[in-house]
Amino acid sequence: MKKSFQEKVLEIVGKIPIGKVLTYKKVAKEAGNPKAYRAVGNILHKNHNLKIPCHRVICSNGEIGGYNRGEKEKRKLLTREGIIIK
DNA sequence: CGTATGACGTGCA
DNA sequence: GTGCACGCCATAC
Repeated sequence: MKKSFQEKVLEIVGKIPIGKVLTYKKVAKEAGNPKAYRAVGNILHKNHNLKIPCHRVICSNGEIGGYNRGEKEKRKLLTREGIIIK
């Protein structure tokens, strides 16, 4: 059974260690399609699985991007892990 | 199958 | 540095 792009993305994001952040493009590349960063954001947006540290996924320009619980919460979580966002 | 959407990225003015 | 437009892919309907 082939894992859907979503499964790959969720697995990759779920493997992100603390203190480390990946960009949507990087995750998409790891998932198999470096150009699917659009789908990555779409998947994470639809994904309501709190078990996935999706807050460790940020834009390539250093922006937070977004978060289901609010961008403020995401920035707080990242800062709490030692990752300073703009 | 075609259209619409989305937490992006890049290029250009 | 900022703002706008286009392209890109996967998913949902």
